[in-house]
Amino acid sequence: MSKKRPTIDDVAAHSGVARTTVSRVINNGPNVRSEVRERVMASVAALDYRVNAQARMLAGGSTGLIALVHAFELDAEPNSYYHSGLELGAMRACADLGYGLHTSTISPADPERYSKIHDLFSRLRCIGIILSPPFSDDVTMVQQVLAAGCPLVCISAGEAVYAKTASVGMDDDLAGYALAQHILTEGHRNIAYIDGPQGHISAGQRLVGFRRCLAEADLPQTTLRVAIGNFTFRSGITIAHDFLSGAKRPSALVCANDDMAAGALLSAHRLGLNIPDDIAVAGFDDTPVSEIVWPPLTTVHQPIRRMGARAIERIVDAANRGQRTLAPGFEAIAFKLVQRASTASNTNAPTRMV
Amino acid sequence: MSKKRPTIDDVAAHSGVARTTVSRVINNGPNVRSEVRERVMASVAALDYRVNAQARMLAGGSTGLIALVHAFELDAEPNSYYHSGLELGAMRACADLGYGLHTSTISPADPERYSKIHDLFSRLRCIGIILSPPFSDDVTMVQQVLAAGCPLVCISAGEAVYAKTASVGMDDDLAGYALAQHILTEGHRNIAYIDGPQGHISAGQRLVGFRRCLAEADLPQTTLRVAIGNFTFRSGITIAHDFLSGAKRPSALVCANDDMAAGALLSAHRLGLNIPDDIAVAGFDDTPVSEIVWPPLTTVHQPIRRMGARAIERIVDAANRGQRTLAPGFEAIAFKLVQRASTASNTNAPTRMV
DNA sequence: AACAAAGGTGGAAGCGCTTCCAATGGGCCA
DNA sequence: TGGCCCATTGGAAGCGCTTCCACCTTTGTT
Repeated sequence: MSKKRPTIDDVAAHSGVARTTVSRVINNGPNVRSEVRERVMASVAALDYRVNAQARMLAGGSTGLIALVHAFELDAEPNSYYHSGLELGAMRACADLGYGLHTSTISPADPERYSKIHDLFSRLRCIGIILSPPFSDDVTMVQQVLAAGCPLVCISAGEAVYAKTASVGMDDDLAGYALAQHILTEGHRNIAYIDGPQGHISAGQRLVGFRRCLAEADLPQTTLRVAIGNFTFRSGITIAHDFLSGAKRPSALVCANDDMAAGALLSAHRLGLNIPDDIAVAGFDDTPVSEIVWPPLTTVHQPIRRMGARAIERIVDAANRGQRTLAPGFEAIAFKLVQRASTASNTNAPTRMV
Repeated sequence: MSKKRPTIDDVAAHSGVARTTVSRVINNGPNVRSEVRERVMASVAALDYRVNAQARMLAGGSTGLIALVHAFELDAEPNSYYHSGLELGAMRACADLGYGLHTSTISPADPERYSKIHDLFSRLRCIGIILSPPFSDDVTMVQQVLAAGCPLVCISAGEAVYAKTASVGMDDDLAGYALAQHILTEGHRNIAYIDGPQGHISAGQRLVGFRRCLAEADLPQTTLRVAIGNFTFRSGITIAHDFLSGAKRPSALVCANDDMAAGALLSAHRLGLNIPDDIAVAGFDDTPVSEIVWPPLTTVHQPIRRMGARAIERIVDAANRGQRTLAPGFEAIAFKLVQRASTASNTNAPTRMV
């Protein structure tokens, strides 16, 4: 049953060539007569031989492994849609390029977090690390990785980080601008905005872009009222309630992510408001909730998978050139404004839930 | 900058002992004077030495890696909540037990899927594999893995599989029973049920348990009307619409997962029905949507993380005993019925959206 | 006090693979 | 025909680590 696995020497013996030649064949090396090549391949098949990845690495020097690191708080639900999307994009790219992906999850509160990250490089010997938010904006962590000489790509990092290493993400500022443009086009002039938690870089950029658009349209800054949420459904409910039940109800409510927008939708429903006629609502990210709520949510599609894939490509690219450091800077991945019924008054879909 | 990494020999030289001794120290082996141990540790720290995982494996024989395999269809969204939960539970358990987790995603349509799975064992040399649905019910795949002599745990597998190897999951039959009991307790006697796709084992079990409860309550089989959905939000909408707008409207509608239940909620709202007074709705899984919809959904909490953790524990356990095969059988992880406003008429929360 | 049984330490042999380098044999040029 | 270049192939040296064994100290035992 579990007789020892065949090694490269077994294959060599079986096909009557030297180990070196077998190695050439399985690595598609040059200088092997096709007759010999076929003979070796036959032996490989006959013996059901598979290379030992560890041995190959030890001898060859590279693991061909890229590490993707997620943050995860014990008490909070992970943002699974975001993480999965990133992972999926990265995994596909790895498969295409012949690399392996190593995913790990580290708690931002873990006192050993820096050491764990470092181990990815020093023990696992991955050829590069990808940090997702919020680690991607943890300057200390970034510096640790960089100091170790490990190629690093940070997802959606802010300037402090992308000044040091490569970052890929969507252009949040532009996304905010695009959404504002849409809102303005729909005729809204009394707008409320639920921002993300203070210090959240992407959220900040979205609002900056949003404001810029308003400014360019010569609208007084007072047109926009801003409150601070924490990205949760629940915070969307309460903050939206305040906006919608207060004086001077806005005609449009924009939220820094879809979950809060879903909460806003709920508050609007509770108050008996028509969406989007009484109040238009929009979010960011295009997560699955945006299609599950009623009415479906206008939002900005964040190209998560593409971001994961690009991160891998950047690392592989650097590896191929033998670079140990990636060119600093932010690489923007194209986003897309997704117009749905929550803002589009001309949609023929039902606009009110009851 | 990138001077070569220190090896065990460097540490040995630095602390003036033999390589063997250093190995003993870093592996917490016996037979080292504490004075020497400390000296070596100091060298390790001074040189910032880290073991090379690959080399250790090559020499030592075990990678300490466990592979978790997800299925993923290109066109469909991954069920990210499920996968992340599993992964998280598994990762935590791995961290606790000192093992590494290797996640990979394979398309069920990939012609090389069997070979890719096999590679996890034969090339990567993982010490065990965890298969998540739907792979966990793919008998061919299971047999492949088993034939290779690789310890295997299947998540929520059906009998055909758990007769061959270990499976962990929640007891879907019992979960269905529990939910039926709740529905009955709430006084419903005219019940509709949206089942999962035909052949889906968990869904099938849920319905079996549900029916059993009804039978034990001496309710005629005609009490329950069943339709077949495909687990999507959209299928929930359409099927629920048929039930709710047809003759003899049921007073309770149970769906085989939360997404369909969310769709059902939507249909009910569109028809102007009160929830739960006109129609009670319940789902399965306790995914995030169940809290985001209105009213919040009564559902059965599936202990996904625990399942992932148990799967790891089983494999590690087997590894420790030197077993290459896990005891076949289904290990049930405790679930929990979560009562929310979508069925509980006595809840004081608002029960209608407008 | 003499001897055995631990306790501590170093030497050396691989684990399975890649890769540098030397060796072989033809084909080609002048 | 002699010399040279190149396509093929094999030999051998490690990659960094664990581990079996042999060797030398210490202890503990009658």
